[in-house]
Amino acid sequence: MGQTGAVSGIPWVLHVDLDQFIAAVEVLRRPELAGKPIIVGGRGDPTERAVVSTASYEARAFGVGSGMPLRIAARRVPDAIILPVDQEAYLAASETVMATLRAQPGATVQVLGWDEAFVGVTTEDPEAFARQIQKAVLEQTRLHCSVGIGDTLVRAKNATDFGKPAGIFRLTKENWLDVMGSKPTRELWGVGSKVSQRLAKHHITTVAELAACNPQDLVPEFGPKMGPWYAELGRGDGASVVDDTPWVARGHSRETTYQENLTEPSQIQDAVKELTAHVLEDVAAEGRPVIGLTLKVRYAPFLTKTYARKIPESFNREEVLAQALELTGKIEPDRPIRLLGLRAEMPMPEEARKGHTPTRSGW
DNA sequence: TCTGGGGTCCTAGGACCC
DNA sequence: TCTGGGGTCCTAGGACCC
Repeated sequence: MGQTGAVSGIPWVLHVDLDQFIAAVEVLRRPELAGKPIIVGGRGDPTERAVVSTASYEARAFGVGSGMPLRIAARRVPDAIILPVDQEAYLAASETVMATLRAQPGATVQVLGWDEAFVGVTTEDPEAFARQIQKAVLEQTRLHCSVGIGDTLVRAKNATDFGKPAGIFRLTKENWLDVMGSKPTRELWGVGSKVSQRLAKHHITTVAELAACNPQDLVPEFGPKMGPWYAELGRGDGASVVDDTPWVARGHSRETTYQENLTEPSQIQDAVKELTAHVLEDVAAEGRPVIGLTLKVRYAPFLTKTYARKIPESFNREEVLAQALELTGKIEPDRPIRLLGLRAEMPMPEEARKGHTPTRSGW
């Protein structure tokens, strides 16, 4: 039946998600913080322009969550421990977690972010495999994780929420509608606030209603690709193969929100030079050329514009910098700027995996 | 309340060519 | 003089995720 060796059972998708990952890593090196309301964001200074990266469960009880302005979060949680973001520490912990997953016999691992991954495995007992993963991760990193089990990537991903914290939950074609049917569409992975509102205009507010709709009916509203794709999401259908092809970045970008708005042309030139240098470091580290640039400008109080151009393929820093500075000519004069960003696009090899997040038709 | 930083993909519209 | 279609490339903007 197409099986080889000792592998038996059926293919399953597991979604492994570390519990309050960033806060948990901070507690590992400062155990006295355990059980306290921890907020990690920016440089750890709540008077600055910054947002929350992660809040511990104790801080979330005050209504604080990621994406919230740090200033507001600090106001809401009187005794909050506010810490700066330490990317190196989280990356190191992440690499240990992912290595632990890859070391599981028969596992195919597709990394989604610092703190989560899909694991594909063929087994008769996915719950036992999930428990084995939790035990191994805990032993190797002292971190707890939750595991969603599914017959598609979407169902596994959605299952994880029901397992938190430190639990396991299985979501398949059989129980998908029973469990998810009455939930708002917003809870689906890939449906945000905008799309859920547009769906509501068509009297689709729940997952069950989305699952029951005719995919073609969504084409006028969302286009030929996205319309049918949202209908598929509602059913929990889609890909079920975990793809461990190494991911290749399409580009690299850097952006900075300035604590004080930029107003002088010379400030803007200096800022773009600095951004370009940082972006080119990331690009050069891969030994790939630049083929396009996008300058992002957030004018105060809060209007974002982008200016893009293709450029002749180049490995040369001065050439790319000249192109970036030319893009600054599109910046509207006499308007204060609160953010500048620069993205460099790189050519893609043919065989590269599409998309590292499954939020679009990449899989 | 006032909104970071790093990514991905899709859509619309205009220019240009045949 | 007024006018087809189809295709590709490019830019700008939008939406989503961690």
